[in-house]
Amino acid sequence: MKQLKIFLADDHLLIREGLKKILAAEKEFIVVGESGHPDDVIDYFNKEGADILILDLNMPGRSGLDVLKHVKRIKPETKILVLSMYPEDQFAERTIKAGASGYITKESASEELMKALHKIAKGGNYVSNSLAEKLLFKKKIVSDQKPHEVLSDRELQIMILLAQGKTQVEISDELSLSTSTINTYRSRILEKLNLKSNAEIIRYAIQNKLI
Amino acid sequence: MKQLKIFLADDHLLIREGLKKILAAEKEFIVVGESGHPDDVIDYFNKEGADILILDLNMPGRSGLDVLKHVKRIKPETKILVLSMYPEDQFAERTIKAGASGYITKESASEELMKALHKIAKGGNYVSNSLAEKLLFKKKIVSDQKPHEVLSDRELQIMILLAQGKTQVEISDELSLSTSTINTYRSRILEKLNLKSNAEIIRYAIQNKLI
DNA sequence: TTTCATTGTAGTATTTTTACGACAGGAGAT
DNA sequence: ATCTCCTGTCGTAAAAATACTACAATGAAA
Repeated sequence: MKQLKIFLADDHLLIREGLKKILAAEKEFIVVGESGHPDDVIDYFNKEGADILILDLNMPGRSGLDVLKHVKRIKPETKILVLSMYPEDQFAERTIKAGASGYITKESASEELMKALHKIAKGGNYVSNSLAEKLLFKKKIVSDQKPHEVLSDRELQIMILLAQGKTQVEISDELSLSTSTINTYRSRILEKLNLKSNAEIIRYAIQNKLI
Repeated sequence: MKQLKIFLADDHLLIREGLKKILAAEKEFIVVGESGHPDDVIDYFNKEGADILILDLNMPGRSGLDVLKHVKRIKPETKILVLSMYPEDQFAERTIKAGASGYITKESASEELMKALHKIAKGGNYVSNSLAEKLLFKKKIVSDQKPHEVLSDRELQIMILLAQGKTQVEISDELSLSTSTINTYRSRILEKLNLKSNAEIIRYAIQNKLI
């Protein structure tokens, strides 16, 4: 049987090690690389590539979503399983739209991880039942859309960084953008969400469990 | 050799499973229980108890710190190793004060986890080198009073206004003081509470129900 | 009683943030 | 095809925040 090459992207070493041990139980999977840095992930996929990328969304700097899109662009055949800390509904939809094959949270059991992996290995998609329900339900009831869902990906990314208390300068460095650019995103976020200051951004983010 | 009973408290199942696999490598340790819910942890220690509690601070509801104190009260002989997502030295200090025997982050390697476990199993304490340094440089804060209780009245007043998102200019107008004055209070607040930005002030204030 | 930390207050010099305007590329609508 | 909105990007000028330094009054400690 051909082994499937898996790359682990998660910024917590302890978690990567745990995942490796879990994956080691099945001979079908072999971990060929791992890293906690977005850039490493991109580097690796530029050069080597793997069958499956297990990707944590919460890496520092460049957002997980960015990495996802990048990998999908340079190696479209890569299957990506997103592993997030956040309760499903916040990000799941965006990641699926961006090309992920599956989305599970760190609250999942390892059986669920395996199920998801097997499914996407065969070319399928995997989302938890509860998430699937929510997504279906949402199509119909547009009304209870959270305000921040109208933000573009970039805007949401900036919003979260701002909410974490990063300064514009830090963010612009991290993303290699001009501070003006960050500032423009900020303005748009304030406008779209009808907020007035970073303080309100933080409170909004805390209330909506974005951070 | 007597095995040491370990209880795992972390709200991410996947992480608990990873930890179990890692711990399984050493016969000295045996995982006797696990849970992602603070209340379960407390229940367990009310009834059974274990030698070591590996505790994630970021559990939902009742804070990890709460759990820590509770367990220490009902079973003071329990050794507690705190496993946090946050690099924040802020938390570290409080957890140690609250009775934890060690503090490591999820960025640690599993070797570090083992080192920490062995050390505290023998009755020692473990903090990472970098953290130890930081703690040395910091001045002592008295017992278990809330950090913000060391603020002077004026400082607390300013802190609350800042936490509400008021700008220095607004505050100085409101109080008929120079913005410089407000700024000085702010600096002192940051120093006393060991915070670094307004964002942290806001989070601190929300967490401590100051606003 | 001298010393020393704490508090309330402010000025100055830099950095940062902010408001605003600008522009190009893509997607949808007409 | 053309128009228009949205997105991603940036620059500039003005406003605000920040890091320092400073100093007097109070009060506690030695």
